[in-house]
Amino acid sequence: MNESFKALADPTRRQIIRLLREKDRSAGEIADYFKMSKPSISHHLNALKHAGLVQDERHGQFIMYSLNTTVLEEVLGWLLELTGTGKQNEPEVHFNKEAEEK
Amino acid sequence: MNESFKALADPTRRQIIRLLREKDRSAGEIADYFKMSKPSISHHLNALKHAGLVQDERHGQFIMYSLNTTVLEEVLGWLLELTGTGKQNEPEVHFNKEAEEK
DNA sequence: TATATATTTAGATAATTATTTAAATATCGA
DNA sequence: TCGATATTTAAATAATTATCTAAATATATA
Repeated sequence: MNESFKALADPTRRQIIRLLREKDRSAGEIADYFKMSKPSISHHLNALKHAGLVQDERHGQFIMYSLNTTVLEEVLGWLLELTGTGKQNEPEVHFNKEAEEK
Repeated sequence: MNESFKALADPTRRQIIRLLREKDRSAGEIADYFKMSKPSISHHLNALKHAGLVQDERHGQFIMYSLNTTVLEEVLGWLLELTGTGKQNEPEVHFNKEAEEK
């Protein structure tokens, strides 16, 4: 969850996500949309993959990336819980100084 | 928008948001929930404020913080656009190498 | 098999962000 | 007005992240 939020915190990575929403694309095809070097894009793709936001699969020479909307929906869920209709003063948040977010 | 995502990328700041969802709280009250120093919490509160996610208002000695759900809903909107039902291959994303995210 | 293409990994550096202690500012209440 | 409380700002440092070039790996194809 923390990884997802961190991955979404970068504008390049958010643009990559939008590109992948349209269709699956190879690493090089993605890189062509940016002025950044290919290794940098590779690094961003890795961050997205590590967060579970995208998946990759080799097809011959190419490595195709695709979006994993499941994780995006988890993030969405977290936000909905906050803005969420109704439950305005309902579910108490309980954590102590040691507590970590799941 | 970028500021919002960056603000949400930190677990301490997300916990602060959850605390403020319950009710408005003073800076000190918020700081008591964490083992971090007060200046650090002040810094995080500033990041949230800068992103427009929270507002502050002085009440005598205390400075009360409250949640601004409007900005959270904008973030929510961004995510909904991606996971969004229906419009699967509809709105083309068009940006060039110079383009900045609004 | 040698060469070209696609992509990642390594290593270095620059930039950003988080954190702390100490000091400054503001308000309250005796 | 003075001392206590609440909070922020400043300055320094540590930790993390982003970026680049060069090198390594994997696959395709002539």
